[in-house]
Amino acid sequence: MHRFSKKVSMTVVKRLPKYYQYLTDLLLNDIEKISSKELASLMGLTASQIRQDLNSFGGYGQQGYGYNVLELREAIKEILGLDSDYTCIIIGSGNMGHAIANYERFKREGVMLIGAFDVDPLRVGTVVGNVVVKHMDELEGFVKNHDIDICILCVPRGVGQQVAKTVTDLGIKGILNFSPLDLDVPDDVVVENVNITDSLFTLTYLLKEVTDPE
Amino acid sequence: MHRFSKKVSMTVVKRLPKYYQYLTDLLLNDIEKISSKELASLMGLTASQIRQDLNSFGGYGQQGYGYNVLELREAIKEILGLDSDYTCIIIGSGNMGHAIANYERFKREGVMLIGAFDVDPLRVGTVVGNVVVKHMDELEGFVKNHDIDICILCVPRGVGQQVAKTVTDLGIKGILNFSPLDLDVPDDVVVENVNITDSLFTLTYLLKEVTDPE
DNA sequence: TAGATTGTTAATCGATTAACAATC
DNA sequence: TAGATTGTTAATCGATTAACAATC
Repeated sequence: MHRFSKKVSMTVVKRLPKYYQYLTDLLLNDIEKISSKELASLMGLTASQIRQDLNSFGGYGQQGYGYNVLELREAIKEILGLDSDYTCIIIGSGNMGHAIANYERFKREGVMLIGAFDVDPLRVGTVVGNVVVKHMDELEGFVKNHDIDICILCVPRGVGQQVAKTVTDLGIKGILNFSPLDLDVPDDVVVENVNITDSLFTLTYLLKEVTDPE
Repeated sequence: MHRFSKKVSMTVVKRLPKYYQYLTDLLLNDIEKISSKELASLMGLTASQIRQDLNSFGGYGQQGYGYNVLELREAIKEILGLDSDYTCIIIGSGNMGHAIANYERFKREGVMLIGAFDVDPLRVGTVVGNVVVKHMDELEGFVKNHDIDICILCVPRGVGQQVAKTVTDLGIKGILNFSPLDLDVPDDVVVENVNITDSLFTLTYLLKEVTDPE
């Protein structure tokens, strides 16, 4: 059982949240143990893949038995960094900002919304999630006083890069980016893109594939 | 120059919307031609990768010159199926439903929102995008009368699978799924998932990587 | 024509699958 | 113990990179 992982590939990382979700569901259904084979059929992966994936982090299973759901879930929770709490702010309090602010799951996993910002005077002062929207002018002061881990970016495409520069200059290291553009950020900043336009276009492509006679 | 493509891998398909986006931007900046090398540095890919990708669809380039931006963009637009129009409905008119309904880009690319549905009586009758929210009871009749291409699913996790079954039973072949669960659908239905929770957890993982001393 | 850059083949790299010894 | 299932190595498959002849 090796403790320390060689560099884990992005392919594996992207599957971790799925493992976490499925294990959480199993736990809620009082399932105590699961084999790589069972989990594979549940998740649409192969048993080999699962054993390879999990073993890149450590030996969480037991020969002849399988994996203990509770233990494995805890391990993946920790790997995902969900044993810590995070502070976050939302920039852009339009519908997308509101949608995200109301995701109960974020808070439940320790990601706390503590601020929201917008340039639109009509939105400043309104409530999003459980915070009052402040004007962007107050961003700098706020970030300097609060040690923010994550910025959830929900601004229009046209201003996305500029806002990203502002927040990274202020020292924020993580961006969950809903603005439909690729951000240029320093090396020590991580960005996770949620590009809805790209998803729609992937769908229209696939739709052609299943619909057309070809 | 071969016209008909062997099966294109999902890896390539997922890059197509990005090509489309970058080419659209280039066109707006009046750039007429681009080489694989230039496009690669713009998009963060390699020139080889780009030439391989584009060649799986056909020979769009010209030796010694590069690619004509307008022509290549048109080609990819067509490959993505964006030369056709699509009708779509939104199910679930919460904040996420509203956010999507207001994406101007969808309409601009020919994806027309023609209906929205919700179970909440307080939401029925309100306006989302440019349509009035109907009760879910009216879904069946509506879909039977309108030939819907795409369902944008913005309902809570708990009812996602059930609603997915309803719409696929009604013959809808494409689902853009914002509900944070994996849907089980027939083989001739395509689903594109936008799983915001998964994205957040990927971000917390990456955040640990850049922040920790290790 | 000479220079540039594609299309395409071959080489490399990485991810998935298969197989099985280790072991609970 | 015998059966089951992991951890891990080896084989296969697929995607990326490199290289270069074709050609604009």
